[in-house]
Amino acid sequence: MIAQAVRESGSVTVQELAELTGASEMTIRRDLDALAAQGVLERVRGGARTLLLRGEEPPFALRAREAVEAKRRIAAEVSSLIADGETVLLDSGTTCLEVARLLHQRPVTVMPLSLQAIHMLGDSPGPATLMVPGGRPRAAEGALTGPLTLASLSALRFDTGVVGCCGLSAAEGLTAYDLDDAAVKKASITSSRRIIVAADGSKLGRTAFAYVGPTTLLHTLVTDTTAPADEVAALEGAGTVVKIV
Amino acid sequence: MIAQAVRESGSVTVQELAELTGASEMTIRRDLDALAAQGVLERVRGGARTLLLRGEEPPFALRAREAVEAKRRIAAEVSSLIADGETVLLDSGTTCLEVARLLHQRPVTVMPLSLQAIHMLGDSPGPATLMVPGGRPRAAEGALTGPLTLASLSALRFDTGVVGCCGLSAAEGLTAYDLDDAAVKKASITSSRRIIVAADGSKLGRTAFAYVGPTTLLHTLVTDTTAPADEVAALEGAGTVVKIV
DNA sequence: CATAACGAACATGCTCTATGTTTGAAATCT
DNA sequence: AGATTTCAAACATAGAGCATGTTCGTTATG
Repeated sequence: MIAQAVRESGSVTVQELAELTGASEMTIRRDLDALAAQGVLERVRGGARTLLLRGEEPPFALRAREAVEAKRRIAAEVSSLIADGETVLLDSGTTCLEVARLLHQRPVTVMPLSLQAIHMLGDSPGPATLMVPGGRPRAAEGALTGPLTLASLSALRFDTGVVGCCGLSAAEGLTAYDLDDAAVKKASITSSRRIIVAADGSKLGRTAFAYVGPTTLLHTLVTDTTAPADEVAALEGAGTVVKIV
Repeated sequence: MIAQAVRESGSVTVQELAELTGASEMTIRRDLDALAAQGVLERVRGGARTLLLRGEEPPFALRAREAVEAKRRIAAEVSSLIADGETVLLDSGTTCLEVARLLHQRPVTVMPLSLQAIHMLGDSPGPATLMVPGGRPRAAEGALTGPLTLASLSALRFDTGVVGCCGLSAAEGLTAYDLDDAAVKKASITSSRRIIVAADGSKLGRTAFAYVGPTTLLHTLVTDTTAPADEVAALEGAGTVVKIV
């Protein structure tokens, strides 16, 4: 409730939240501190403020709470496109984290590009084989980037690359918010025989700062029903198979 | 208590453990299942059996419970030898995991060679900067090995390398149980300007299967008071600084 | 300087987990 | 095959731990 209130109003006071939730102000303060520590919002005296400014990328902890159902469905579809025994390269991002959860139960070899996914696949033994790429983790997201990551990618070839994105349009191609991220995605595409893009509908038709490549490099797009029809049509026209779940 | 009983007797029945601990047999069974899942012991009908056979390396989950106090002290000493701002290469193993815990609070750059240490340094943001090496994690230990690991190491140079070992003697040098591990340790030593060996006293004078290198490559050894005096003297004679904590 | 916000400390109620018991099923031994 | 032991599921219960709320002293802010 707090996260939603902050997202909608942009800024709320402790009193407002106490009234809204029926909890005491002390509890609200404690919850705000916890949410601030998770990077969901920013604490200010008397209340809290959203971290969402201008065209910036929303923080990871915030995105992880949005559209969870859609992400799950997309992840399930992506997983079903992957055959047993494949070697899979798995991008960073919340949707790909869901894919990691599913692939953990499958006899495949996975190299994830985020710390979170490494944890998921490495903590408990499962049928999946884990490969770790090198790199420098970027902030809360845990996305691995940098020369070590690029070197790890260039040394290997994968059957399938599952990539997320911040923006995807037929006209402007695949884009990311971060330059380093974009470089990793570029290398991922180069090192994978087949590319599956996992992106919920909100990413379609959007363009972010860093250019990764044209949509002609992408073999399959898995998205949800909120995807704009014109973009879907344009992508299919450009030769990408689109699966809507 | 259960882990200790199994370690000492090699094999115990559910009844014996129930008597020993005062708990019911059902509780013992549940605990045995949990310990077996953690890899501490092996479940057999009617009781449990140790996993420790012949000259094999004890399983990670078992080693993690032994000599925790000594490991902590050794880790504290190792940490004190490292200056703020250094780049540190951190080997796999339980002692080095303790070092990771301490370095997390320090403004240093750390590249750990085990999944466990990556988790420790990557989960919560701290003053330490994390670098992740590539590699394939080996079983429960989470030690990263293989060509990707070696490539990551050869691409970098560290101020200090903290290495663990399975055996260390002035006569036979530094040894490990696993060939791949030994290769990583060799590369670690090559890529680090200064080498600190963290090894409790039980490792001294022991020799394991895979040879890593002579003790002349090692600058400092941190061990505990259980280290045999003759080995310590021999190592100091060979030019290694020995710190006993 | 006054007021609001905060944080620490303590009390309380709740939830969740660990434990124990029972019972029927499964495995082992004779 | 029959007898006996071991096991696992189901349920009841006690305890620990956590979230919450209150109070009060401290700290920021206008």
